[in-house]
Amino acid sequence: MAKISDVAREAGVSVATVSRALNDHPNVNPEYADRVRAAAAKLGYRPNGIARSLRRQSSDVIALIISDVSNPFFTAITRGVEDVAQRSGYSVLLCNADEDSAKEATYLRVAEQEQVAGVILSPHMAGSDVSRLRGANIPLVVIDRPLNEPVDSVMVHSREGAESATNHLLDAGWTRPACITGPEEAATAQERLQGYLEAVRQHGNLDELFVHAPFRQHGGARAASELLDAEVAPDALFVANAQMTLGVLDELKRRGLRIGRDIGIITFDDAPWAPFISPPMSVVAQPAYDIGAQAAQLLMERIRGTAPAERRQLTLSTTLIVRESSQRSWGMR
Amino acid sequence: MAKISDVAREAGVSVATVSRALNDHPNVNPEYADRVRAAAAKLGYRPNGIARSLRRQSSDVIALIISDVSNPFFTAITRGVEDVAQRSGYSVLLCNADEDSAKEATYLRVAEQEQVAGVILSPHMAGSDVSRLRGANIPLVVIDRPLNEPVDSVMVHSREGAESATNHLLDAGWTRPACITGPEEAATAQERLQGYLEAVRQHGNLDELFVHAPFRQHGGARAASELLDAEVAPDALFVANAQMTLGVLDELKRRGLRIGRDIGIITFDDAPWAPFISPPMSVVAQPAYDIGAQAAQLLMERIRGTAPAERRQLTLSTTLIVRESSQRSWGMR
DNA sequence: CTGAAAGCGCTAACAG
DNA sequence: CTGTTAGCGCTTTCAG
Repeated sequence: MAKISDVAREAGVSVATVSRALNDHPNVNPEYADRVRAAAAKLGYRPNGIARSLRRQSSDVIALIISDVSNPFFTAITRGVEDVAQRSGYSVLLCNADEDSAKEATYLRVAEQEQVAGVILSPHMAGSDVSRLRGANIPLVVIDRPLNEPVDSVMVHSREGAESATNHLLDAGWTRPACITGPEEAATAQERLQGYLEAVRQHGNLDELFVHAPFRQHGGARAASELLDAEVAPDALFVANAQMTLGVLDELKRRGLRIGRDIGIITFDDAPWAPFISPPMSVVAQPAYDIGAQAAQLLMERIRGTAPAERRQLTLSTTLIVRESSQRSWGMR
Repeated sequence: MAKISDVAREAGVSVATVSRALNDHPNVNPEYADRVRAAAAKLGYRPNGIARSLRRQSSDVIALIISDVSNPFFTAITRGVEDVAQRSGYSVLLCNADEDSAKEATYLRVAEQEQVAGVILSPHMAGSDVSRLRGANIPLVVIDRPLNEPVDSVMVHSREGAESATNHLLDAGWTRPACITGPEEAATAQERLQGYLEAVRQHGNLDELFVHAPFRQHGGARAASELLDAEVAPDALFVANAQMTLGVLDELKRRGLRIGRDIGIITFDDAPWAPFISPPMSVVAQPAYDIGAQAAQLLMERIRGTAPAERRQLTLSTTLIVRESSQRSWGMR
């Protein structure tokens, strides 16, 4: 690999001039600059990012650490992050924490050791340890799930979304809605459960039916199974994410339960497949792309130092999309 | 951030000894080693990965550059890669080339500049330029789509899969199968089309109906629309990936065409939602997790230098999973 | 077995 | 405006 000194020799100037020319510094003789560029092109020179980062104490990549790469919600966020980061000249390195604190810690360490310019994280737990990032002075913005400490963040009004979903189920005529939510340590799981509980309580004398499970397909299947086996089984389900819903669908199918007749269902997240299952799935859509875009925007401002000192917390709203899975087909009973 | 010299001072030894102790070098006084570890822990020392990489001329992260992060096929591959990389002590940085040669080139450059230990790439085109990687001596293994030059690779028998899918459609009684495939520059698109064509030709006097479109939801929708608007419309569809299929479903719905009655359909890739749409989708499943795991395995061997000199090309097989979308419901016509 | 010292490739003072 | 030079933090000869 050609290095900067090779280019300097080829162009007949000093390494400093090469560095300045290639980094578009204001005061450099245009003729030299041309010679440098020509020499660099001829040798196929590429700056060594490692050396540059070591010297500058920062790089032009950011890390996006998400909870689950196979969840469409997070990949939609990814696109939002990428679009704005790219526009600012940053590359984004995606890290899949896989709903696992240990992996998350590993990637946080990698981010620190690789001196990324900033990180966007959906923390596995509110207690996730980001102290090293602070220590290394790496800007952080948190998405989807809150952290115990003050930090820039982009969240969504999960509780409200859950409440409106549950109310919608009740309005549609279902009488025993249950909630399948994520693990207890996940704040989003708690909020969505809270939304459900509030709706149910406001309605008066309704059982509070809910179960916690991993935010995964198998989690949804297990939870549905548990609920359906109970003495007082629900006649409608509010599911806290799309991955779980796939598992729920599996379980419903296994039991021969017909959605819209035997059971109603509505889920968080407007997965790409939601309109195409049978019957089409009603959902509480999160503005995933925007979450990513806004988070990246905040991060860019922090990196550039143009952000105000105080922490900024954005909270975006969900939108209820009623399709058919949550409707009750009276005539067909 | 504490640096190695701080630890050295704290432990009362030289930086060289700290380095050796922390990197488990064979010959270091156990007592010193303990003191070093204690000092490191006390100061919360973390080695600076950048500096280490600069000196060692390599790091312990690998880059996985995929074509589309929102395609479940690629996220499944990701899990395979992560599992084996992690087992070998490597972290994987995921890069979303987004079916875009420019973005791919950017990430290839980042990989080079960041001196990753190796890269796994699903090339956007056979002509993707990986010469800089070679120049920088960074091992590469290619997945899903071939490259013009010789390189370690893990592919799948796309042509055979496509052929069996098309034959299955024909066996099921459909008489005018068409193929919706990816863009012409994508080798996988070509292979799947070839498989379709072969099946159709073997069958004798059948029209060859196909259209190229982007490997995306909107691409599938557009292609379906085009095919369905033709004078000789198909009565069955073989679609080259799951993303496109979502678009096809959309278009079919818009036109009120009933799958299994008005039209048959089978797709590449066993997306998580495939069993749950109506009717359940027949698919040609690719061993995505294995592709990732095998590729990572090859890469690890190259990185360690334990791989044989010659290039290794693995080609995995698909499996046909017949559900209902490809079956013809005679009785219901 | 340990320490001193030489860089890895680059950028940023600083001096000219 | 340009060149010389001192590091960024770490690993690894090379002496001792």
